Amino acid sequence: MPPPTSDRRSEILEHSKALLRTRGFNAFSHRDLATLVGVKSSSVHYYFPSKEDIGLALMAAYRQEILSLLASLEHRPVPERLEQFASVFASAASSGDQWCVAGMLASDYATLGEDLQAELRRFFDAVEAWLATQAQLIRPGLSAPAALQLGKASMALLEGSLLLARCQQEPQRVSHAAKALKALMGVGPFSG
Amino acid sequence: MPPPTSDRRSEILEHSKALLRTRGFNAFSHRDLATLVGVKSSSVHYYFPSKEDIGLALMAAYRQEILSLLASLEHRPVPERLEQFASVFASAASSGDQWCVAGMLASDYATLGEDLQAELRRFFDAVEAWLATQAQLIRPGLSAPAALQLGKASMALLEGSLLLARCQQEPQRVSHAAKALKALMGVGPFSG
DNA sequence: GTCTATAAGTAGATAGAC
DNA sequence: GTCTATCTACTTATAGAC
Repeated sequence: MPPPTSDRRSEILEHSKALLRTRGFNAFSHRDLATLVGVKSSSVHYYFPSKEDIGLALMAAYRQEILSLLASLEHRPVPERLEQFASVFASAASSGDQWCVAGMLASDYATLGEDLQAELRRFFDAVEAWLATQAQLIRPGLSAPAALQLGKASMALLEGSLLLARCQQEPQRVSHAAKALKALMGVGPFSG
Repeated sequence: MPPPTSDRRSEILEHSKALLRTRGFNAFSHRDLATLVGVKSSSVHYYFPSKEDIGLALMAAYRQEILSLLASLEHRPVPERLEQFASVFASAASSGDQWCVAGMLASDYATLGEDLQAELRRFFDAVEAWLATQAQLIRPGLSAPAALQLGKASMALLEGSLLLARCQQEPQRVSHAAKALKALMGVGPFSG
């Protein structure tokens, strides 16, 4: 296994993240990364033997990043938690031409290896469970299945908004979606 | 220009559509298509000189298909229109491993040529405008900008649901999203 | 009009140099 | 431990055969 804290490795990962988020998993190569950091493409294979390894490393870091954020919101009021969560997507949209790591990988789902597919599913399961919990805190009468559906719809709304914000060059779509998210969560006859 | 009504051309387009929807624009090639229809990859270049041409043909057909559907709903009640529209996405999800043409191309946006990017934007503009019109029919007091925001959020919800339905292997997500769509459209304090 | 031979460049990966 | 020479297969595209 390559050194987990190598500077070069981190540098490659950073570039991988940017390329994944702008172009997609199937539209960048070891060669692109090699050019960016100034080595030969085969050097990149030392740090990441297969392309799947790059995807797995990116997802592991992203999962850590997002779940840490959610954990850090524990002592905030629920509406603020949702705002903070949505702001992660809003800041991704503000970068102009980037989607989020998980959303982009989800779009490339059919071309990923089994391990990466499983990691991606686990990520969405965790985030949607968290959203379901927030929904139940807002509306205590909500059944667990209904809350989970609400969590899934919320995630879909945010991912879709970021996708279209990028395509339509309207970063503000994501913050508008955050408002729609609260509308979905807080009110209306949403029945499981 | 190649013959617009060639059988071979249509056959290639059909396979292109399926490959685009499952794998994405950057994960299939003229070669894949050639194998599927039983010719050499260079033959496919006769019908579609560049890959961008395949994307443009797919979008043109898809745009036609969806806008025709929307037009055909003119004499139906508004809630039924929304159901019919959502059912397009639901049937895409039921195919198991496919996203929709426009959603997938949106995910590959940064790698597309300018013409295809423009075509994609025009498509979403048209559909979202239609959704905004439906929103104003349901809620006559809604301002035009607020209605448009609602249309954009609705589209985001459906695209995101289909993306995640595919990834999480839960086709029913899209029909659940259709319910959430009506909740968004029909009720709640959604303010621009 | 339809299709193929051919080619320049790229993707992903291996074996091995330093 | 770090990196490169090298390889096979693939991608896109052109020129030209039938």
